[in-house]
Amino acid sequence: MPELPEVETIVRALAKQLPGRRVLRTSLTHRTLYRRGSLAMRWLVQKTVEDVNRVGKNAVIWFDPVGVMVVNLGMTGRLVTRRRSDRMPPGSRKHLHGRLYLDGGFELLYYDPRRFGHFYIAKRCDFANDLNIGPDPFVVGLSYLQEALEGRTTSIKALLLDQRVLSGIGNIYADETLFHAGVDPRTPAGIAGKHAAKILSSAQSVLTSAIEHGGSTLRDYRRPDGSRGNFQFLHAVYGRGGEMCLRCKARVRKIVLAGRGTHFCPRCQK
DNA sequence: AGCTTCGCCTGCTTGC
DNA sequence: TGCAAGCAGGCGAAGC
Repeated sequence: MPELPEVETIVRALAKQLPGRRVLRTSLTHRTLYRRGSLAMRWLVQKTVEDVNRVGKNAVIWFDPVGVMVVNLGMTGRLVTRRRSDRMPPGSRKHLHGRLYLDGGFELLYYDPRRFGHFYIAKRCDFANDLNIGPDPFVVGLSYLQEALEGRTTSIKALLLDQRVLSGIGNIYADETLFHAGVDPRTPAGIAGKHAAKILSSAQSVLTSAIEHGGSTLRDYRRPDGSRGNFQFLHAVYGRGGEMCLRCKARVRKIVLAGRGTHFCPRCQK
């Protein structure tokens, strides 16, 4: 599922391919893919891509002169670039839900088997306050996180998943972060506050390493050229319930916490 | 306001 | 082998 490292990998690839290309035509199969308040994708026709970057788990495509398109990939969304003269990627037509036809024979395709993803298209001036998410884990200071944790009774894992607190961390990287920080995911956030420095530095190092490895491909995630990420081979706890902890050889536990499958080492994480 | 639960979706896995 | 139930989860809405 695309979290910060996967989206970062995607936008870096798109930023090399899309800027300068003009939208000729668009298509979208389900209106339900629009996030509330979105303009129709058609509004982007004749606008030119200026830049592509990431805000939290969202890929953001900026258009000249005034447009912006936010793509939230949900769990199974994929952005794929191709030349129209090339063959379509095999076997995936059924889940092709969005399409930006660009000049120069290029196009941007959106695949999403589960259709949990969302598009949000707006004028730039309307966009600024619409994305209700907190700061990026790479730019916050320790004092910000300490204040965010203070007095909170919910679990530290639930808090790390809350995009209004920090944007970009999802289930995989929450579990990996807490393993490297040595903090039990069930710890109330307020109590975990004394480990805030370790949690923040672990989040940053886990996310950095994941970006360097092109993200984690469990099932659906692919880079825009179709290649897989490699960070899944470096997961310490995520997806390893019942297996041996790589550090202490205790058995990795899997529980449900905050409604999510949660993996941790009961010996390394207190 | 803070916290939890639910519904949206489909494909894969599990159990009978 | 085939079918049904269970499970996965980001996010927004609804409920407590």
